[in-house]
Amino acid sequence: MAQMSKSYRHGQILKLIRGQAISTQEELAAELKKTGVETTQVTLSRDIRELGLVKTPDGYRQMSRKHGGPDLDTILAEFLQDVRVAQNLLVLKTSPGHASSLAIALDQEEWDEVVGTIAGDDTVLVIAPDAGTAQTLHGRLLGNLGE
Amino acid sequence: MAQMSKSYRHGQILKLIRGQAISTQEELAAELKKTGVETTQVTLSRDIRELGLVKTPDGYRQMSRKHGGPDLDTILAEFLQDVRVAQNLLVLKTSPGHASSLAIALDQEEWDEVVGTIAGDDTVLVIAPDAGTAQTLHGRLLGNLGE
DNA sequence: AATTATTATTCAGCACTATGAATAATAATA
DNA sequence: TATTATTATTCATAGTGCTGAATAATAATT
Repeated sequence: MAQMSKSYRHGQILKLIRGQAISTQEELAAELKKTGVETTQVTLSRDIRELGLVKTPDGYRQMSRKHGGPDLDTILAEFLQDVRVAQNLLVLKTSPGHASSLAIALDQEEWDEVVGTIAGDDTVLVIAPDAGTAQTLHGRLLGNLGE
Repeated sequence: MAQMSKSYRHGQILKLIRGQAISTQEELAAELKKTGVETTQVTLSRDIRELGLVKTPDGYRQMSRKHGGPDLDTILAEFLQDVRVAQNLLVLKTSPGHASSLAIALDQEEWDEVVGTIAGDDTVLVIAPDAGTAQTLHGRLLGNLGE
């Protein structure tokens, strides 16, 4: 049992720092090893930055609500199957069951052009302030895919 | 606008074959080009196999409900953050908003050991027939991660 | 059966992600 | 200030996913 995924490691890091005071990256590496996750200080330095952890007198803590999921580009590439515009709305289609993953990834970008999203099973409704902005969003989403 | 994601291309393929009779992979390539997706017969041959399309007198059709999303290993690697067992239940934690993606990926595997799943925001409840099987599943899920 | 059309597969290459060794930079301690 | 501890960054590498050119295999047509 050598390697675990980055996501799983992040989950275990958060779990550990919530339960105990861990003050150094090597200490964290040792605690992670106990959960079956083997990694080095280098990787943990990166993880800590990605998770937005800060060092307090009580050890590492999560200050922001940084969620640690994949970024929007990754999610778009993996799940987005169609984009249609209807006035100030965009209808995004995903592979079945994956709409909420896409919606949350989009929400977390906090684009000004997105008023809100509603996710179903394979459809995300994206609300834009107006039709023109909806068109802009259409281009932007597909543009992300094309790069 | 050179390349689109595989997922988007799959979405456009399904959309095209639902709307018209397309009988050859080169014809499909030409129609895809009109939607902004440039690709070759080689890639489409692969896509057609992955999507489980069959050739009918009316062109390519989708016969099975093959969903075309990422496979379970990919989803586990990306989203799974913790696994806990409680009797015949497993509680899977994901990064927020991604529980249903994980649940659907698991459902699609159709493991005998999984009676059913319930997905929330960041938690998937997996129901096993008994506590022993729940333990087996625990090992299997983490084993997938470790390979 | 020969030819052409279509599809599937092999091989090569590229891009991207993730990780660790080594080291640089920074912080803490004496 | 010197030393030690801790963290961040650079460089290199491995693995994975994906794609297309070339070609092999198969199917359809003449």
